[in-house]
Amino acid sequence: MKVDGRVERGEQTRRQILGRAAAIASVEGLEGLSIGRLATELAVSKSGVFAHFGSKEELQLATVRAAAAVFVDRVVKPALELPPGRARLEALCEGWLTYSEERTFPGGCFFHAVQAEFGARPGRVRDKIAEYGTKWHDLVTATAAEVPGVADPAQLAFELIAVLELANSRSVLHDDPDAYRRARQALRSHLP
Amino acid sequence: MKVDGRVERGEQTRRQILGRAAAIASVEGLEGLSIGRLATELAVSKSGVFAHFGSKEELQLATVRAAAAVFVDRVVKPALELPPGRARLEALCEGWLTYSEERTFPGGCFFHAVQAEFGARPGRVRDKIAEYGTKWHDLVTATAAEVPGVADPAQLAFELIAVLELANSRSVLHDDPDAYRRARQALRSHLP
DNA sequence: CAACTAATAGTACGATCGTTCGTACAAGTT
DNA sequence: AACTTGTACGAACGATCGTACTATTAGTTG
Repeated sequence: MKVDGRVERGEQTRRQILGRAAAIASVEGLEGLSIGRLATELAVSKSGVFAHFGSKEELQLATVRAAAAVFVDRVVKPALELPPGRARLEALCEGWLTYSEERTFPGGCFFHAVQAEFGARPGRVRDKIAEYGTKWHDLVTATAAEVPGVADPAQLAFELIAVLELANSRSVLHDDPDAYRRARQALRSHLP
Repeated sequence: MKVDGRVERGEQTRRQILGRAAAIASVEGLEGLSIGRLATELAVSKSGVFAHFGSKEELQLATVRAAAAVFVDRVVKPALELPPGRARLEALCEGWLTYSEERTFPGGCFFHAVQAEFGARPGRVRDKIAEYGTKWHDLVTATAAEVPGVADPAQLAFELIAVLELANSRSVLHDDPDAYRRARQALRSHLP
C-alpha cells in the first residue's frame, strides 16, 4: 500500500501539535490553550495549526482524544494484560498513580484538569470528556466486579477513583509527593 | 462610629461584584472570568469594576477570599457549633455535601474548580488557593483527631475529602445526583 | 514536464482582553 | 459656599484571540 508523503508529513505534524496541546492543556486548560501560542511553541505558523482542525473546538476535541489514547496506553493496556481479579484491579490503580506521579502530562492527570474546567459548561467538548469519564468508571467497576469478595463493585470503584484523583490533585497543587503514599495506603485498606 | 456613604456604597458594589465573580468562576474558571463580562452582567462599567481591584490578579484573589468566606459560613461554622467528636466530623462532611449539592456556587464547589485550574501554575492566586486547601485539610484532620478510635486522623481526612470531591466532580460533570448517595455510603463505612 | 493536490505560510479581519486616562457626580469637610 | 475626596463612567490603547482568505511550496500523477 502506497503512502502519500504529504499526508504522512501532515499526520506527523498533527501528532506533534496534539502532543504539545495535551501537555499545555493539562496545565492551562483547554481554553487557556491558544492556537497562537501552540504555533509559536512548535515554530510553525498559526494558520498552519489552524488548518489541521478548522476550529478551536475541533482542536480541543482532538486534544481530548489524543490524551485519551495516551491514557489507555499508559494505564489501561498494561493492566489488561493481567488476568482478571485482584491483581488486575491493583495494576489499574497503581498504573494510574504512576501515570500521575511521573507527570505523563506536566500538569498531572489531563482528565482531572479538563473535567473540572468543562464540568459545568455545555458543549461537545464537555460531552466527550464526560464520555471518557464514564468509560473509565465503567472499566474500574467491571474490573472490581471480577475480584472475589467484592459485594458492590461500583461503590468500590467510586472510592478507589476518589483516592486516585485526590492524590493527583494534592500532589499537583502542593508539590506534595506524600499524597501518593496516602493514596497507596488507602488502596491497601480498600482492596479485599 | 460614622460611616462614609460613598465608601459604604463602594463596598456594597464590591460585594456584588465578588458574589457574581465567584459564581462565574465556579463555572468558567478564574481565567475565564473576564472583567468585561462581569461588568455587562452587573450592568456597570468595565472601568468601574476594574477600579475596585486595580488588576485582574487582585480581582481573582479577592474572588477566592470571598468564596472562602462563603465556604466557611456554609460548611465550617455550622459544624463547629457541635461539640468535638464523631458528630462534628459527620456534620463537616454532610455540610460539605449539602454545600455542593445545593449549588451554593452554580458550578459546584468553587475550590474544586479553581484548584484544578491553578494547581499547575505558579503565582499568587495559586498560592492563595493552596493555602485555603491546606487549611481545609488541617481542619478535617483536627476534627477527625477528636473522634475516639481514629488511629490516623490525617489518613482518614484524606479519604473523606477524596470521597467528597469526587461526589462533587461527578455530580457536576454527569448531572448524576447518585454520586452523593455513593459518597454518603462511603462516609458511613469510613467513620468509626 | 505539466497539471493537480495537500500541507503550510502570510496577511488581514473583527472581537475581546486587561489596562490607562480624564472626567462627572455625589458625599463629606471646612 | 468652597473645597476635597471617593466612586463610577466613557473612550481609547495595544495585545491577543479565533477565523477567513490568498499565496507558496512540496509531493503525486498523467
